[in-house]
Amino acid sequence: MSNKAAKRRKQILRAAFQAVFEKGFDNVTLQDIADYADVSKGVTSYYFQNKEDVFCHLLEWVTGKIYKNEHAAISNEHTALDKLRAYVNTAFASPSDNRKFYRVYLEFLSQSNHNEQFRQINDQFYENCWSIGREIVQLGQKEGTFANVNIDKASYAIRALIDGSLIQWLMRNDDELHAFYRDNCFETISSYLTNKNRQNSDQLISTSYPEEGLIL
Amino acid sequence: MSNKAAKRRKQILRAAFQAVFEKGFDNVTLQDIADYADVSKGVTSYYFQNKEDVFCHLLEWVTGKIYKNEHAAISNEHTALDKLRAYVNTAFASPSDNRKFYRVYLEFLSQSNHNEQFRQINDQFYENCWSIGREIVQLGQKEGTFANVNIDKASYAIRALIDGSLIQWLMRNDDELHAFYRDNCFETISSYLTNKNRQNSDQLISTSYPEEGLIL
Amino acid sequence: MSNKAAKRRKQILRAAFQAVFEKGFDNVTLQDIADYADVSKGVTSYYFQNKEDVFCHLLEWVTGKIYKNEHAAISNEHTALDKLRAYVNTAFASPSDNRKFYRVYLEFLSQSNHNEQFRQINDQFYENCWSIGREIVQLGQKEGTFANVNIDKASYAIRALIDGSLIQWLMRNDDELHAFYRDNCFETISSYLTNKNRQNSDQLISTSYPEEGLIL
Amino acid sequence: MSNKAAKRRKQILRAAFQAVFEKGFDNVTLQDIADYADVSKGVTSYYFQNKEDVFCHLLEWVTGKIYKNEHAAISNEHTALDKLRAYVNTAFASPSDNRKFYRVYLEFLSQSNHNEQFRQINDQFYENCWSIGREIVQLGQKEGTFANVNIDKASYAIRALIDGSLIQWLMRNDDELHAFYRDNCFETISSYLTNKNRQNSDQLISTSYPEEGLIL
DNA sequence: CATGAATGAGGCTTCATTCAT
DNA sequence: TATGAATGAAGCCTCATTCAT
Repeated sequence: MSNKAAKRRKQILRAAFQAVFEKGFDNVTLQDIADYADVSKGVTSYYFQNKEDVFCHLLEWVTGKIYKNEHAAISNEHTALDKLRAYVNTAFASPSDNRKFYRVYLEFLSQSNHNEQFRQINDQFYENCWSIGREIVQLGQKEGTFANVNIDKASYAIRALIDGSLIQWLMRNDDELHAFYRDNCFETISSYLTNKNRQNSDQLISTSYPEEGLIL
Repeated sequence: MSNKAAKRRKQILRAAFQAVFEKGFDNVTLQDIADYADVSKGVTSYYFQNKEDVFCHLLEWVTGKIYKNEHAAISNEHTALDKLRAYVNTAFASPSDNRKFYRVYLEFLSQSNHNEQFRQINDQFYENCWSIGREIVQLGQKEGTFANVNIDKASYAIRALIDGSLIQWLMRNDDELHAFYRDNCFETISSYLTNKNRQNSDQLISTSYPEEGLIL
Repeated sequence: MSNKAAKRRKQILRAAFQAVFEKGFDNVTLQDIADYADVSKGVTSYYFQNKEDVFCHLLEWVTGKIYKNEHAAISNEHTALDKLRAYVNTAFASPSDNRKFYRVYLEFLSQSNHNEQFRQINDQFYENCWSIGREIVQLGQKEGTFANVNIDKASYAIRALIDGSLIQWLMRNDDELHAFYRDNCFETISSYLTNKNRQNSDQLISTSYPEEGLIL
Repeated sequence: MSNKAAKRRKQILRAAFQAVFEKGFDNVTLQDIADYADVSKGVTSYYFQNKEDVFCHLLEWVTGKIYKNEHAAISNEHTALDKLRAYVNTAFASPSDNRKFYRVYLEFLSQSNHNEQFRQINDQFYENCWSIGREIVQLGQKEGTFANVNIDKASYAIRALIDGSLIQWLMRNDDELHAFYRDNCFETISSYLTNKNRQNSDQLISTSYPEEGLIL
């Protein structure tokens, strides 16, 4: 792909991101994207197979960006707690950035349930996020700072709390709460990771679920 | 509204739920809903103002149902930890129920960013969920089981972890992991709530964010 | 038809008239008519074959009413000029009445071009109106008040001017102009009828028209 | 707007005119227009905001055309009576043209009562028509040919009689009567304008109307 | 007689995609 | 490469009509 083509594609992806952010995944038209990119309507079709192709590349690009940013942040720190703090702080970059990313990310998560490609891209993103968590927990345990939790479980929980917190913050639509959620997220994780008095139960209790459709 | 009308509306909401679950919010047509409800095309428009009205009532109904179910579950228990366990277990009702609800719920969360009514209904749902969390934490602190965490913060974090865990579980699309996520969620919360060695920092550090748009 | 049925039909026609007046012919729904008549939706279909049938009877009823009213008015007068004045004054009954009638009448005239039944009903209305004109002109000529114009031509022109004036008045949408148009209409007609210095040319000049579609 | 676009729009307007003429305003579908224009269904929406926008432009175009034609006709004549004759003859262009225009025009007049834009376009058309009448009457009075009637009143009456006559002719649906109506219209107007024995009553008699709804 | 629930046809509109220029 | 005109599929919604109660 020529250099110019790559530039055009990036230009279109940025426009698509902005369009999804402002209008929502299913309300975005190719015309919208063209408008935001300041190009004509045919260009998008020229550089991407179709609309879905645009969104696949968009999801890939944006989750990759998020991961790289978070990864870079923890690389600059040396203790587990500092890395954890850096991880959370970077995940909670700013109200503006978080609103942009999580709005769009939520749209993609919804779509993933009906779109295998989106799901795979998100799987990769999850893997990346978990690897950050694992690195931090591993270091913390080596340091003796953290309790002896299962590393995978901890990394899942860390990302779950980060995502869950930012989604909750997003839905509350109040920028003032951003730092509050960020700090609460960090405190909750660190408190959990440093609790050495846990009654560890790694064994999985086999569960029998009630019949289907009990609730809804 | 007559009894029969109420029944019809419920029938349509169930159909809409199923339709959103299977096809995704924006792919659902009124014809789909009619098909799932086994009625003719015009019926949905007869009982609801328009498509959006259907979805508003659907969101209200389904989140109400979830809340009532969770609320009932903790009412049957008496210690804080039992209530917490009941809360988490009920939130993680079953793979089938969770997949149904969270797929649909994710769609609504996405839409909420562009739909004030959805947002308000979700606000109410959040309030309800937090009230459950508050009740549990308060009891745990009275019992001396839980550490002296800020009750609101804890209730936010509890719901964030539940939602975050179930969303992550949903995206991984592996029913086998359901019990694992459920138990991990419970352990993480209880470990966090029972850690009495925390360095509590309720003060909010004023934060200066970097310029807008640094990352994306 | 039973007395009650006749009453119901009249009730529906009144409602239909009001509905057409307010919403326009093609925007009127059977539900509208039912609402104005304060009956349920099925009633209209019960008393009339279908929507068009309602409108046929409505047109018949309303033009009949207008004619009877005008006919009665001139019967009370004895000189040609008094009759003419009465005719015009009754045709220009009041801003409110004229607005109601001519709005609805215009709708019917439009429809008549695509609806043979409407056309026939209007033909009858025209006949009735012309007969009034003829009666007045005949008397005026017997009195010596009016010039020796062709009676048919005069009666056509009289009605054309009345309708043309009231339509123009209606379109200008200014009640203040009502008396002005009424008086202007009367003066124009009487001036025309009393002009005895005309160069009468009853012979019809055969006309050759340009090819079709020259203008539009 | 490019030249080609303007051509396309004109093409669509012609098609819309034909469609309204044949099917009536409210029976015309965008598909009809597309069919008459021999283009695909989406084209009309491409060149006009929506259906109403098409009709607004259509009304503007067609009334403008009629006015220009009439205005050109009287410019070629030099005496008041010749101009008047030209005015009437041009207004009564031909059975075919008149049927086309007045059918469509009637539809628009009906709609105007529920559509402010149509009303405004017709207001402009009226102004234009009246200006023709005023020019003729003014000249006739300067010449001494016409009586000393109020110029505005005369110009209103002239157009009212032209429109009223052509509507009556249209409703009678008999092309043979066209020349008859045309000549009767001219004779009536000229007879009225040349009657110098009128009892002029420019003063407006204040009128008290009966209560509302007496008749209908 | 009267009601109003239910049906399903049909119109307006939006928009992804194609393709001639 | 880039444009934007053109196509036509598809969805929402309205509503005349039917019919069981």
